[in-house]
Amino acid sequence: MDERTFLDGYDPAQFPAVAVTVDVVALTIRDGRLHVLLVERGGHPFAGWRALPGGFVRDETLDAAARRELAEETGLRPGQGRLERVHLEQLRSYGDPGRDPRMRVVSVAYLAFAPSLPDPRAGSDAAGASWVPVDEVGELAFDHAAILADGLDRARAKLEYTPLATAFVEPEFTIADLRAVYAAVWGEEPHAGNFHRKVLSVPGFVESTGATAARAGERGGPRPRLYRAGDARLLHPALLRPEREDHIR
Amino acid sequence: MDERTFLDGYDPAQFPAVAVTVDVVALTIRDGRLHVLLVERGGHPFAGWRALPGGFVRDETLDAAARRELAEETGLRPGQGRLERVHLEQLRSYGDPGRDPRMRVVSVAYLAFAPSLPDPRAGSDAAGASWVPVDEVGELAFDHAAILADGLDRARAKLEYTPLATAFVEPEFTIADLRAVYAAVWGEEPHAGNFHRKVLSVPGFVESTGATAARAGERGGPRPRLYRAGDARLLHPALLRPEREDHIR
DNA sequence: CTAGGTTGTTCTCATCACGAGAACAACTGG
DNA sequence: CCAGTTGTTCTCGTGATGAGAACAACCTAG
Repeated sequence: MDERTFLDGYDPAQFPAVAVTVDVVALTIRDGRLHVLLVERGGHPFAGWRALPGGFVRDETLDAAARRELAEETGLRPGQGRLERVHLEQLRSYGDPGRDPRMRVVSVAYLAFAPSLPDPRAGSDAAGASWVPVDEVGELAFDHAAILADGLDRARAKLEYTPLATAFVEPEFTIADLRAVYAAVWGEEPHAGNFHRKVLSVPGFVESTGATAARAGERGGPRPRLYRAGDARLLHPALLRPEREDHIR
Repeated sequence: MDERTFLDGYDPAQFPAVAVTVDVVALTIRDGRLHVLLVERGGHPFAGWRALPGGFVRDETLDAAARRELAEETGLRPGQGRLERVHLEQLRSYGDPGRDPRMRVVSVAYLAFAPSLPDPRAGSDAAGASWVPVDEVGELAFDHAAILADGLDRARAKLEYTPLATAFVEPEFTIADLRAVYAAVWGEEPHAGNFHRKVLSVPGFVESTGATAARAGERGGPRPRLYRAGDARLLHPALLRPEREDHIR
């Protein structure tokens, strides 16, 4: 029997019924605080609970499914640049039996970094979704609290060795904007002088636009210079966060 | 309708048929070279091709499925310590439509680091599996070549900031044994003196057994001291490999 | 047994990266 | 105009790194 014959007679129903979903940990920064996109569940199970946005995978790649879910819940339309500027990467998969009481569900979780976005309530499709400060999240449906925790860990680590902090800010930004991203994600303010030196000395992290912001911040100070994201995909040497002995062992 | 009533009337068949598999990138070091465990496929599709060991997920966690597949293909029995000493972590998931010509298959890939293991051919169950040097792998079935490449990338990175090199060696090892692991995985020999200083200076990487090896290496030299794995889970500061400008951008 | 080569281990030294602190000018709102 | 804030650039001490070398312990070849 050749491969063609084999495939024609193949019966997919012989395999155990498993559903595959994507769930998205979408992070953004508003007012200097890290927020995550959450939806309120309408139906059972966990009706009324908050959950990560997600849904079943259709005839599409996993990446495409994640971006589609993100678009649906944020109200962003593809093709206008804002959705495309969101950084999206696969986080990991969760498939413990019993994590969904309905049936065996394997969820492929994604992690998204977005610049500050309008409140999703405006769009009708995205009603029920909202940006919640990560330190006010509380309990979530399914195992989504664990997924969120993993996403936050990954986000904190990614800022160390990649230039992805630029995914949280507008295309033109100041060094202080970047520093605010690190402060929000890491939960501690980096030393301003050392941070400045570091960002400018790592090759490809940022490049100067030559321009200066029209105005300084609300509370004074000189008008800061503007930068764009550089072409580096990894930071060398990395921008390590202040060490915490406890996390090492 | 309460949640109980909802669940009792729930019909899993309404969801699209997707199969979930695990595939394992199992790495070990033999004769100073990095090897990966591969199986020869018996049936269609890709009959006769080599592939990563893997199979459908049963009523078990994803981690358990990966360890089961690993046990089946290596011939190791659970409970004797050898299988339990293998480091196993989730790599990422692969789910492009069409990656398996039979049906939609989402594969959760795992990465395993094993100390040198006996050839799997001995056990009858594991016939068809073999350890292949990673630079002699050639083409693989499905998208397994891409999965293997991702696994190798992850392995190379993990040696930088975790003490997982110890998972490739026996419980008692010499600094030179560790250095051979780095040489095999990274493809370049670290500076012996600096490597020695670094391994001993990073807290929790290794701890001394106080003992000395009974014999020196085949080609002479003093009898090296023996060490055990320490209790660190991360290396601080990391043991960075020599930089490659090209990979950064 | 000896000789020559190999290897484990410990130094030295120059360079680089980092944390902490400070200086200073440009700018804000009141 | 004033007082406070902030962007940017320094300095200085410390720790980590890469390169090279020294040296003794040990192997195999002869």
